[in-house]
Amino acid sequence: MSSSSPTGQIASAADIKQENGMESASEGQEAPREVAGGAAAGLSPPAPAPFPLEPGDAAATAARVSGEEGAVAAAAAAGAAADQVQLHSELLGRHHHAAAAAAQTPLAFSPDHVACVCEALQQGGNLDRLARFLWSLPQSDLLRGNESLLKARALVAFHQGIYPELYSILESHSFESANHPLLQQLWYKARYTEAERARGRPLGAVDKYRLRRKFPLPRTIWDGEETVYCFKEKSRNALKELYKQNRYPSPAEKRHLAKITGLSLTQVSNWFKNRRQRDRNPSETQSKSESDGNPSTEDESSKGHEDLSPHPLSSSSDGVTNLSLSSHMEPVYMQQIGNAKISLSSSGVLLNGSLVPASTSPVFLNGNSFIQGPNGVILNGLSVGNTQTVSLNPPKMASNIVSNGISMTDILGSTSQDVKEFKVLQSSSTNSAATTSYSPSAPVSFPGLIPSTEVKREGIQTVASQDGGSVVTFTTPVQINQYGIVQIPNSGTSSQFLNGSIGFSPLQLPPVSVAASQGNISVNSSTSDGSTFTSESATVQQGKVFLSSLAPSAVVYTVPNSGQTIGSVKQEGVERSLVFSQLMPVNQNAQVNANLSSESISGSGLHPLSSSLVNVSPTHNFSLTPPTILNPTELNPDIADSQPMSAPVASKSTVTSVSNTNYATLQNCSLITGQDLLSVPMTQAALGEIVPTAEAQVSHPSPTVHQDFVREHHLVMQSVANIKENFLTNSESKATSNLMMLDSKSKYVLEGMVETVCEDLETDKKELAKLQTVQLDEEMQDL
DNA sequence: TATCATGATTACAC
DNA sequence: GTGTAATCATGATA
Repeated sequence: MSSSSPTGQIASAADIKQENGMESASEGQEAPREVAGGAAAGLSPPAPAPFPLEPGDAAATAARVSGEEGAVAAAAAAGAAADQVQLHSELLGRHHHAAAAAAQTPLAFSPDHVACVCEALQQGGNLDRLARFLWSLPQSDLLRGNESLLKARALVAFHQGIYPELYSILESHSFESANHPLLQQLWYKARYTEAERARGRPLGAVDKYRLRRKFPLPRTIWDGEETVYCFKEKSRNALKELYKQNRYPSPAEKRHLAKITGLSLTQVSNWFKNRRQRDRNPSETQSKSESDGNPSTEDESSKGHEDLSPHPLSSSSDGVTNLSLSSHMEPVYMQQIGNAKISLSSSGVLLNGSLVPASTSPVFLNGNSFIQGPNGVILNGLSVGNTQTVSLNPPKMASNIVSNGISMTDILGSTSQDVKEFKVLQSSSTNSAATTSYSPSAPVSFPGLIPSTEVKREGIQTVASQDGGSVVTFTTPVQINQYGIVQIPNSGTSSQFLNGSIGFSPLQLPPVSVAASQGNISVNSSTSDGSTFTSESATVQQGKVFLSSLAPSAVVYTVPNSGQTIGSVKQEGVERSLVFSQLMPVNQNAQVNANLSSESISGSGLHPLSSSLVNVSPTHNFSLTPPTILNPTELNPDIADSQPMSAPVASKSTVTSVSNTNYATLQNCSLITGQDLLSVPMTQAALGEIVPTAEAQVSHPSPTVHQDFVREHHLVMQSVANIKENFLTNSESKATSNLMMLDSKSKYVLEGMVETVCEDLETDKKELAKLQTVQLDEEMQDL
């Protein structure tokens, strides 16, 4: 089994002894952890000790954690864990005790922070560390029910061979569909492993088949979608759909299909080849199969023992490292940092025709960048957290990324049918005033694959604010034209195309007096030149819009200041109906007004440090063609003719963060205050193929623009310097401010984030922040 | 285009 | 419930 496991970490689970008492402890959801503060539930040892507050205790903790692996390993792990836990103790323990005393000091790690760390550790495959991390967590109700945490617990349980615990976790919580592949594989592999151990021999295909029949996936981790081999049913349907129309798709069509289905181009091509072949001569195929003595088949039983993987990972022809716990039902391509390709999952997300991964992490969209992170979604600056829900009708949508409330999957999927309802529902999560919400509760479907079909969304959905929360409202019918552009009829000239395809009015936030709760953001289709993005609440006090429930996600928002209408984004081909094109445009009055500091709100002026995280691009229309995003060469001459972008006034820092790096810098959680810079890099790599728009829309730069760009860049750098300068003094008092800096590769930056948070816990908080800032600085300079 | 490779499934015997 | 052979189904490859 171990050799066939998608990940060595998981594979090693089989080698981990399942000691007595572990299973019993696994059921301990409550009591055993009270003392140990083990959010890792059953992962706590039978006799948990108090949370380690001292290095010695940390070592003991590590020894307990790794105790199953023997004294030697435990000792070794203890030494490593001691360092790890030390700072953790400083961060957590201090707050833990302080909170216990008077709750005066905020937790260093909020549940979302913990989720971030868990996600990163999971994706990094460092389950041992994840186990230690979980165990070191304090008992807190805040951490309960967190899906990332539950998933992490499940992983660790599997890793440690505590299968009852695993089953319990998987069955007790309805996981997001994005997590299903991973959890499904955990489920099956655990079953297989158990059976293998019971029988003392590897399982054959039939054995596994029987086990799957015997232990069907719980609906908590299965959306009911059948999968045959590695191709999901939806992918097959998409392929069949196109096959009906054209047995010989063009390369472009194949690419498009590959994006939609999450399959590689080779797979798509092979599928068509096989399909044509078998359609041509089905009898031959059948007779061949019947007459097939098939020695290989006969040998299969013996071969099968070699490969115990219940569901071999589809060999990725695209070179993507498949390091995830890929489900047999659904290959999940996990990308590591540095890999230029985005991870793809068949349950991924469609963005402008590109499939982007749903994975286990939500997705961030910030106007131009596709950013995926662990805690929520940033859609054109509206951060969507885990607790939020974007309700879309028809309801069957999962793992969809909703940009401005429009599911890209839905867009593509909605071919000729009218979408009666379209709304962005403001979630009223208990712990936050959510904004745009996102509900990955149903599978993605790709029924049509006719993106050029006009789709009318007739239903006008004005979603009332719930509990005073923010509302994203479309007050007019939304149409999707042949170019996949969502048009808001009455948005007038202020309509902004977000992500290149979505017509959306500027984000407009009323003065603070209107805002009633944290993070309230009112988005409507009304026109507004020089749109402002105003919010209030403590989360805004550091000059940023923080949706409290979204922690640790910082809000990346694009604030267009243009009243101009962006022309339709032409598509090069049908398959490119949705082009992830330009940033939010900023016209000649390009100063970004995003004064979100508390001072500003109170009318006392802008805080000098109120760095507004604004994604600004001095362009109106250009395609994001890597690696030249935000490169002056891509700037539109319209801008060149315009007044140069005015520099932000000194009282505020308009941070335009641009990065074309393939990795993201994740300024993690509490370690980064709300004053810190948000990196909003290009998204090209993450999006895969970005198709240039019409030539007319891609123009050459002008010196003026270039200068402006440089100037803006200068300002950015200055802002960075300010951040660095003020970080230390502000970070402590702003521990509750959560900011995550993510770029297009942010998903994989999570790993880096956690590496910062967990792996290098010996690095103290300030040093870490410095390092991160320096890194960011370097990235900026690389531009 | 033919073929291979292999997982999935069925059927039968014990 | 388990073991095994036969067959089917399908993705990949020469």
